[in-house]
Amino acid sequence: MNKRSGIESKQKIMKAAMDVFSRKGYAKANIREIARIAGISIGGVYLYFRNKEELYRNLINERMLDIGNKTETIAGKSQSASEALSHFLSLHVENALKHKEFILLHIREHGFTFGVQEKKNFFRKQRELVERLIQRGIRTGEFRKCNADDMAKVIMGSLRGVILSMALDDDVHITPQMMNEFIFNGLLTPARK
Amino acid sequence: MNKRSGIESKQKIMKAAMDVFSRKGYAKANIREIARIAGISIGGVYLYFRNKEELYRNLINERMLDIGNKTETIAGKSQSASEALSHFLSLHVENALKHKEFILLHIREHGFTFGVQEKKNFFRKQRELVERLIQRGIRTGEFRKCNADDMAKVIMGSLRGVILSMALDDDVHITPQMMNEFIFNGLLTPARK
Amino acid sequence: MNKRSGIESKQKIMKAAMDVFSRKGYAKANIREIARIAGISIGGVYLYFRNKEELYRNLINERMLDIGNKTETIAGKSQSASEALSHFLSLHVENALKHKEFILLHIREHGFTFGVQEKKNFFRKQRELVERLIQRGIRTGEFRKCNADDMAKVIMGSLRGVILSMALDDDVHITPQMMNEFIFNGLLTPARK
Amino acid sequence: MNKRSGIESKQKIMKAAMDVFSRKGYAKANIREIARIAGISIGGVYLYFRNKEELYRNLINERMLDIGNKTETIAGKSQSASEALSHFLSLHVENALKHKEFILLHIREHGFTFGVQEKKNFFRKQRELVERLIQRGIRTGEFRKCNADDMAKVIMGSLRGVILSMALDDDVHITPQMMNEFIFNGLLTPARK
DNA sequence: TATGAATGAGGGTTCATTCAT
DNA sequence: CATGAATGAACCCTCATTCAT
Repeated sequence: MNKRSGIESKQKIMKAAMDVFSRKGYAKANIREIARIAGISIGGVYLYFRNKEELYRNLINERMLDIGNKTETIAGKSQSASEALSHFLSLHVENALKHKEFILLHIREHGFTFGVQEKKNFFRKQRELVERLIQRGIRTGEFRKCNADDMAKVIMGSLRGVILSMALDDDVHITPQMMNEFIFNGLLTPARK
Repeated sequence: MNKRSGIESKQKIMKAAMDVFSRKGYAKANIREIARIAGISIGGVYLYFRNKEELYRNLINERMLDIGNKTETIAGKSQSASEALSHFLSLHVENALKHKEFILLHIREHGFTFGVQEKKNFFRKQRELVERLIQRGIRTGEFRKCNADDMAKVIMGSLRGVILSMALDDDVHITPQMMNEFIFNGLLTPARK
Repeated sequence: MNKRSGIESKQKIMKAAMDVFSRKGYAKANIREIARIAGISIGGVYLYFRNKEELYRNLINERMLDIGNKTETIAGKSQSASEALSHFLSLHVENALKHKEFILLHIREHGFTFGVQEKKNFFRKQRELVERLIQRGIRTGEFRKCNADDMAKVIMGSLRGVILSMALDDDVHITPQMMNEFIFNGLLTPARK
Repeated sequence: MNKRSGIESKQKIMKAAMDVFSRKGYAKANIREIARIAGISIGGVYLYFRNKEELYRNLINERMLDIGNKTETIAGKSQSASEALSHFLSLHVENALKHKEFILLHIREHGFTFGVQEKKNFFRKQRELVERLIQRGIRTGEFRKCNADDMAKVIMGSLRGVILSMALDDDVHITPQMMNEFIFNGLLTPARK
């Protein structure tokens, strides 16, 4: 029956929930464990979140908001397109390294029955950002002429997969540099192109 | 009380399980439904699979074996490295299109507490295959000089993400061609390189 | 894991449910206790009834059907109106004595949020039956002229209350004869009327 | 942190409790809502009532006391027995109309495991009052000779049922007059008696 | 007096698994 | 081989009650 500030408790719960959801996935995660790890009673969890679903949504939304805000500023800064894209990729990869578990959750549970729309919107926005960067790069001559729409899809997919690999396979470490080199240069020798 | 060959029943169950697991994910899938769809009694399922987990493992392994076999032959065939890699990627992407739901399951539940080792082995083998192809390409001069190990990691990650995107986002359609162009050429204009 | 015929189990559950609902009322009754008394596992209850509510409904409906059938035949038999009404009242009072606990439940939980319509219909039908009997009695001169509709309402109310009293107050024993005398004769002395 | 007189707070709580208990019944009523409606904190409720049960008991007792006081005076006034009984019935029926929801609660939850004794005593006292009125009526020749004890039981039962019907069935409206006519005259034609 | 965050037992329900037939 | 009724642990969630402030 310790008194705590409400905010403190809420954050403890979210931290614990992040942990448990990440390890077990949504369906297998259980409130008892989240409460135990948070050092809160079961009922205490329901003081801050109406139910399991809302707790999950809160987690997802908080993180999407955070990343969304960071990437939004990239396009605005006056950089070359390749610098901007490089920055964008680094931001995502580094974020993935930092929040390994969450990112895993974020990607794995993407197919869920709720919160889907918010997530799709988030991914679409990120993809559109990449698309605009590519178009700028083509205009400035930095990038070769290609279908920006298609390319954005492939790049976003690749990014997702790379992050997933890093989170899932502990023997796979991918640096932003590796990602950049791959995306910018491709495999073929320049002569051949 | 119908008599069936054991094999026939086992396959019915696996087919039904694939369906249910794909639609609901591992945790939410339930044996009753699998049995019903298979046209088998609940107890019957346990005649062929010790428990839910083993049923799931069997499904995963069957699929990994299938793809593993197909990709294995690619390297053997006398093709150029780029043709072989292109073939490899197409094979995965087309397979993903064909078994969309399963692939989704495969990736989504990849973080599970069981079956992880088999999956890691599978992915490692596929990655090594890609690595060997890249090394061959570098030797023959097809590919520019790069760290084959790193490149293989990124490519396998990208592949995974592209497949995931196709499965999750219904507005994202990625063809093998798009994938190829991206991987081989990169974004930069040849002149710049 | 004893094998039982489904019907046997279902009846055991309904008997136990009748007991527990009667003693505790709907809200305080709990499935665990019903299962224990029925000698069935918790899950077993859900094999026969989708949920607590349906179990309750089944109980109510079964009993209403039973009484409804019995009273229905009364009007059909060629008796004098007073005999028929006497019979009707006896039937209800005796039924109440026999199924004391259930009747209690029946009356007490009448105000519930579900199953209300069925119960209201049941009571309305019973009241209409009484009304017809009174009208017949007035036609034949057995009963004094009075508003049959009003009288039926009061009689049904009285019946309900008498039954309730018998069920709740163990020091109140009311025989069908007492009920009859009261309803037919009233309190006033004949001379005064 | 508002300061209030203890009595004021206690009455606010009882008013709110009456409201909530009436609407939801004992088991489903919850302290949080009672506190909210009373404009008092949850803990505040426990300053005045040891627990939910005691709050409920207080409510019941308050009401029983009120009606008990009113009916007590009836016998004392020098009226004819029939006038007194008529008055008694009217008082109960009108009270029921006024406190419909509470009466409903009163009757519905009467079978509870606590507060039973007080209620039984109340009903017994009321019944004894009726019994004395009937005995007086028989002595004065107003009422026909009958078993006053039995008759009192039936009349109190009827009263209870009539009140219950009014509370539960919105299509049943019973006036004190209807009740009176029924109880005094009965159904049979005077000639027949 | 008064607050309301915190507690945790206990509720309804689900479902993987067993086993008598 | 095959069945499906039965089991019971474990899930999510509610709410009467407590107590540090």
